[in-house]
Amino acid sequence: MTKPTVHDIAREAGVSLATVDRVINSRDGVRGITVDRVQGAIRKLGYVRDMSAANLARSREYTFAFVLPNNPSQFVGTLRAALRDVEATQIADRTTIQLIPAATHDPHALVQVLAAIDHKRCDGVAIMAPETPQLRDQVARLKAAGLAVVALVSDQPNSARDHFVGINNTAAGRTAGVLLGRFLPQNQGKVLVVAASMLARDSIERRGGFGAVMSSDFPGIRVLPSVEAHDDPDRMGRVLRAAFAAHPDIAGIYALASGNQALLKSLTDMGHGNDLVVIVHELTPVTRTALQCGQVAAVITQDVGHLVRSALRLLRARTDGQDIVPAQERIRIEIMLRENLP
Amino acid sequence: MTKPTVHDIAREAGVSLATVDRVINSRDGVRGITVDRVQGAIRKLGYVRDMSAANLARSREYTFAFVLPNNPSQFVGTLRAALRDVEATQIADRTTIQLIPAATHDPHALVQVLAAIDHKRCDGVAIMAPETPQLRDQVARLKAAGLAVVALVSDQPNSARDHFVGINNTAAGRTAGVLLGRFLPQNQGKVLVVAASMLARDSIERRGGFGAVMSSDFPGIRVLPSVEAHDDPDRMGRVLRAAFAAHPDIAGIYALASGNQALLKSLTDMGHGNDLVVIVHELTPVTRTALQCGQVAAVITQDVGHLVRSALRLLRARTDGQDIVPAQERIRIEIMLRENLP
DNA sequence: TCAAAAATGATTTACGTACCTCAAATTTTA
DNA sequence: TAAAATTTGAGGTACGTAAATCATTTTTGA
Repeated sequence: MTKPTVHDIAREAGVSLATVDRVINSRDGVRGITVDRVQGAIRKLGYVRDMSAANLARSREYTFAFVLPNNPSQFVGTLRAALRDVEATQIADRTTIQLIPAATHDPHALVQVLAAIDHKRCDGVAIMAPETPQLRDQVARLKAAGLAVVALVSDQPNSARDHFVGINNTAAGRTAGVLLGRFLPQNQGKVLVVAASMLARDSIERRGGFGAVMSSDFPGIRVLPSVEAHDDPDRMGRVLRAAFAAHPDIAGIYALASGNQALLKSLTDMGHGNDLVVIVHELTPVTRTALQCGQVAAVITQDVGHLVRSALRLLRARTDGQDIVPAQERIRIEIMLRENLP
Repeated sequence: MTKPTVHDIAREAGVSLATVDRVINSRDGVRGITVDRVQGAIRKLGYVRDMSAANLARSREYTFAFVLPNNPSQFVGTLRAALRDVEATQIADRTTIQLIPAATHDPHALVQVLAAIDHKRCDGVAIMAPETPQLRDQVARLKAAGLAVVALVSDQPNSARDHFVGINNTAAGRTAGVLLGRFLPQNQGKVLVVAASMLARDSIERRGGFGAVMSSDFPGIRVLPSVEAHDDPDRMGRVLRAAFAAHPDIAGIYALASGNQALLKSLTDMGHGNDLVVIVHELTPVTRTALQCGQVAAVITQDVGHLVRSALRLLRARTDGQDIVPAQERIRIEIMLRENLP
């Protein structure tokens, strides 16, 4: 009744342990007829390879680098925390994680950081950065050097990256749109879209999804031209004041990406407490507090734990040449209200 | 640069391998001062035990039973599917899962099923069933026999169960309430609450949270007395027709638990397409379709994959006498709209 | 201070798989 | 049919830890 081992397979198939090993690890030097016999025994006994024992015997060590923005964004902070957490889990078994902060908005600096990665020691890289021609070329070089590469949070679809790990940002924008539209009294009013910068692909896609839903489902809502603050708190205050001066009747705000701290502080300073319907992205200490006190109506977020675990699984599968379960790697778009905060 | 092993710890601490083993596995027969020295070496070298090697050496096998309702509920179906999926994962490494269908609504039958579990062979049980005095006593007997016991989906707080794996159902009811309230035009109208039966603890708690939010945040909404269908499709049609006859102006529906298929079919039959704001629980093929076609506005759900993985982690930790990371075991209340369907 | 008790060391086997070497058997080719 | 090539067998070591035995050292108590 105990689980069958390679020994059982060998006995059942009437071959030696070495031959079973050759078949299981698809080494050559085995006749087709013998391969069939062994695989028949494997099926008959319901053998499943003990992966922990296999990895132990292989004593394979993985090293992956995570290149994250070096700015003080709280979202990146939660990502870093998730990476630290996962190091204690069995997910990160036999893998070491290198956390590399980089000026991801500066293509030149980013390329330098990526070029400095030791191809001998590192098996793969996860990159969270906006797509640029320079990055695209560098990703191609990393791939050529045999590294696995995944894009994190923001996709680089035109690069040679192996996978994208993150949410469908168009759908996330649509989700924000539906919520904002339905939360606005009478489903109408003016809505301001606030962006850190419209360069990153995720912001563009969110804006697209949001706009599409607004124009198709909410004719009574007027989406004002997006304002950008470039992660500058002072600038955030100025553009907001200008927007409210031009449109005192703004009823809702959709913040596309980071910079929520400055946004929320400016709103408070301007005397806007809970009279606006505000929807932001990414659950962080700041947005959580704002959600709890009612200043923010909803937070669209992604589980950073899932992000890093999925990235690790994909990087490992790629370096081992194994295939993946796509359904397992789909990151969910989560909607957080005050009532369902974890 | 390679990861430290027990040998490195022994050398660093100037003790033998046996002593390191005694400290790591907290066996007795080691002086306090020596324990400190070994633990100092562990900290200094940053040693983390290789759990796969440890489990391999221990050759420990876990057997856990999952007792689930035997009714044809789609939610239970997704749970079963999640259990099958997890068997292929490293989460279920060295553990065999016994799936036991039972008439969980019949205390007598349920107790018989639980009593039939072989205490020698089984290390723990996950139970999804309403709380009854009979079940409470049987849980106590299981605990006395040394089994780990967790309550799944619906809690049994007055029993001796070790943990509850599932969402905070009061919070889930609150979440449903806020969404329904904000989605209703002008935040007002009549709302019908539909339950399979008000016996299960999860239904009661959801109803409580829902009602609390309604009375505190939405004075314009009138919550009609709950109707029960007891998982009977015909009865569902009858109670719905009666409710709509008495209140033709019902604007929203909140379905507390299972029986969504009958509910949605009855609504369609009565000519109610997308004119109502309908909020239901648990993402299943039926509710997914209803969400996609707009018949349902939102689905409050929990990730069944997380449920079973958490249950397995908790059962294993309990049988090993290890402690857990409570934050990791908190199941999230997920809000699904058409736009963020996975 | 000596015997008893407690602590520690040294060593071994085991877990299930990977991977290596070398010899032997079998098949294929000339 | 002999030589060459291929396939298979047998056996070993290794991975990092658990767990056991037994010998030896250190500590404790009277």
